[in-house]
Amino acid sequence: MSPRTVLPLPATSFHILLALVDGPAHGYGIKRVVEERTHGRIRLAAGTLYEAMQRLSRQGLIENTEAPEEFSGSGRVRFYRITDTGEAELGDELRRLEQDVAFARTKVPAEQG
Amino acid sequence: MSPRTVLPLPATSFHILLALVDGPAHGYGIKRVVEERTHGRIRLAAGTLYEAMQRLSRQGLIENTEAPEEFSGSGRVRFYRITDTGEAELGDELRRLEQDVAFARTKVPAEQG
DNA sequence: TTCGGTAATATCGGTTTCCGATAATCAAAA
DNA sequence: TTTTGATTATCGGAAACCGATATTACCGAA
Repeated sequence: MSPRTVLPLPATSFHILLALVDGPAHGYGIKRVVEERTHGRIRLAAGTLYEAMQRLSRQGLIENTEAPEEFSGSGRVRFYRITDTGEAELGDELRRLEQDVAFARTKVPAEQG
Repeated sequence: MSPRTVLPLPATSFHILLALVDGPAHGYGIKRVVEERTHGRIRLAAGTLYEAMQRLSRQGLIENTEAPEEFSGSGRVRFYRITDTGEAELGDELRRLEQDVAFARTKVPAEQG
């Protein structure tokens, strides 16, 4: 099997894909979720966020889906879900990161808490 | 204590710093080491590499050091070592990556090998 | 009702980072 | 000698990131 990886996956894209594993969401929601769960560490500036999502769409890693009813009234909210390809890419990237992090930890001593 | 982190640390810089934990090295050597240990996964194109190292120097995360004798004859080889600040940054970034990877793994099932 | 804040998407200009190509220099090998 | 490998550097362009701004909509407070 040839590696299915299309591209180097930027960190921003990794976090967007990860947020979508829980189910469809819209851009602004992803921004909030990622910011919360990293305690503000990862911010996803608006420009970065929406451009990254357009990119991911173009690459077929995420795709549009219809908004749930509780959002039907409110303006032009765009919901996205992760595709099978996107899940595969996310899994691949996660495995790579795990390898790098594990190796790095053999070189860098953990600090005393 | 306020976080000492200066900047977001790009992936390339992370790998360069990591390679320097084993001791001083020159750019081309780092390129080879990283490429080997990732089995060709991370390539470090020449432009990326040397510009990243100039950046890291400017930021005080690495610094020039003299080449060992076995390199004294051979041209203009530049050796670098990681600074204390660099080690601290590397440790910080590694901790962040570990957090992200661990969280991601709770969401993404490991593939059957 | 007006005002301000939050939600939500989009785009623009500018900066940073990344990449591949090219070039220059030197040594060793063929 | 020609070639090959090692090594650093720079350049132009592409990709990614950022903050600001604009727009639209809703909601709660004044």
